[in-house]
Amino acid sequence: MDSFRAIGGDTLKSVYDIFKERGFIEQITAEPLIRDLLESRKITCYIGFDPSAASLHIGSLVPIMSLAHMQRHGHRSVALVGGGTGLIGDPSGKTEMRQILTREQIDHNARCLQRQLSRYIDFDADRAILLNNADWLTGLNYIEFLRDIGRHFSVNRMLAAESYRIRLEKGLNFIEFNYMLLQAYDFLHLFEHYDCLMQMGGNDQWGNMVAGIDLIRRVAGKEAFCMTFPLITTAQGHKMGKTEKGTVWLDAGLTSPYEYYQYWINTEDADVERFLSLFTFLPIEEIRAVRTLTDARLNMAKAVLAFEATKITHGEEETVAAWRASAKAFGAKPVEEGLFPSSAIPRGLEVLDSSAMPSIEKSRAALVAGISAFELFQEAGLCSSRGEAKRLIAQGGGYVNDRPIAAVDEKIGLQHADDNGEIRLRKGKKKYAIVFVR
RNA sequence: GGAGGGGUUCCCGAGCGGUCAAAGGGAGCAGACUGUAAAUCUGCCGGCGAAGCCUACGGAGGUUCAAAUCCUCCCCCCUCCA
Repeated sequence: MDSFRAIGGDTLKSVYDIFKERGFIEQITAEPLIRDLLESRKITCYIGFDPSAASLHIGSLVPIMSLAHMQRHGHRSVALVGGGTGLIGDPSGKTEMRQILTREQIDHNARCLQRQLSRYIDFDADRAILLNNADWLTGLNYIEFLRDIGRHFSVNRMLAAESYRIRLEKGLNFIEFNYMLLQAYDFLHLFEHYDCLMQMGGNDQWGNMVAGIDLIRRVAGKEAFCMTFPLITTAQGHKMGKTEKGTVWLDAGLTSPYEYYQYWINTEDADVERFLSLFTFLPIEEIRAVRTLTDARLNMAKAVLAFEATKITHGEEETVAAWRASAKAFGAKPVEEGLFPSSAIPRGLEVLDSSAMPSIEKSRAALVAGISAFELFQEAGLCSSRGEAKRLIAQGGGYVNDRPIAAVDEKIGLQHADDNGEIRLRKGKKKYAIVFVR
């Protein structure tokens, strides 16, 4: 939490400037008005988070970072967990109807997200507010809602919305078609009860946000605003946050800090500057220096990105452990003193250890007898099945202590353990697991 | 409600009685080249210790030596009509 305030006090800049120079803005309504607003007043803004899973993943990081930036500049953020809208399912940007979750699942997920968001945003003393729209949506009366809210919506206009147009080809049912009304109603509700003037979110939310602004104008006769973030893809156009193991989650139980760190350090060259801007709080001036870096020095920037991004999500202690494990596995490559002076990444020779790496334990007796390599790879979680492990080893991608394993059923045993009682298994070039002798 | 078209392995998408664990593409994994990058080339890509067996083509039955492929019923989606 302290990481938010520790780094960079861009007090002279407004959040608007920060958003602009760091690449947070994709679309924005009434740009000059918003800029004035953000520079001259402390406002309340909101972002909705979809509780379709019990953890957010790195796809939600841009919205989260934006709320943190708002807070650092004295504005009040509302993180809205969509416990009510989640019961409906937003069709925006999706080609097929999403699986509808039960009320219990949604409630559970909503509670988990609330806890998770508290890691990034300080909800104490009304500095930010955490709400669940189930609180006002689930009690709505259908007839009243239609008469008070529904009458303000033009179906003709809704059908013209980009988000619906795609779905009109594949099919869209009424429950999803309603989604826009509910999100617009959320905005109106927050506007009326929390003086919330601006909604932010991914660019696929543009239509829903504008609908909210329209509704506020019609019902309250006031002007509200919105801003969207670019949908983040890698330079190759791949979706962020997908790896062979699936989604990169923010929950340490689902994606360990070490894996999280590894995800970021493997960022493509072309993305380093952009990701540093979006996913860390390092001063923009330091980030710009990336442009002059190549090869080994560019990799230092990736290490800084990994370190800072991991620190924000998992805290400094876990991050240093991930850094140590990473440095031990891949070799310590200290970041030059002059680069990223604001970063807390260790720069000297530290004690390296692999404790943050994925690991399993095996009894001494089992290791004396020896375990077939393919079994061990599967058990250590490096391969999802024994068949996959066999294929891997047969293709020369399996290593013990950095030596290629010759045969699929080669026995791994006590003789492979080092002085610390560790056996290092490796899959390919960069996936490690440790076997500890128990 | 009527007529027609569909539901295939992570995704898209062929197959329409055996030679189908199922073409092709994407994603993914590994090898080579590198910088824990990208691009490229090569190999792999349901599970089970092998021959073999098991599980898979919306669901449930049936026909057949043999079904993803044929028949019956059911569920879901799309298009047009009402």
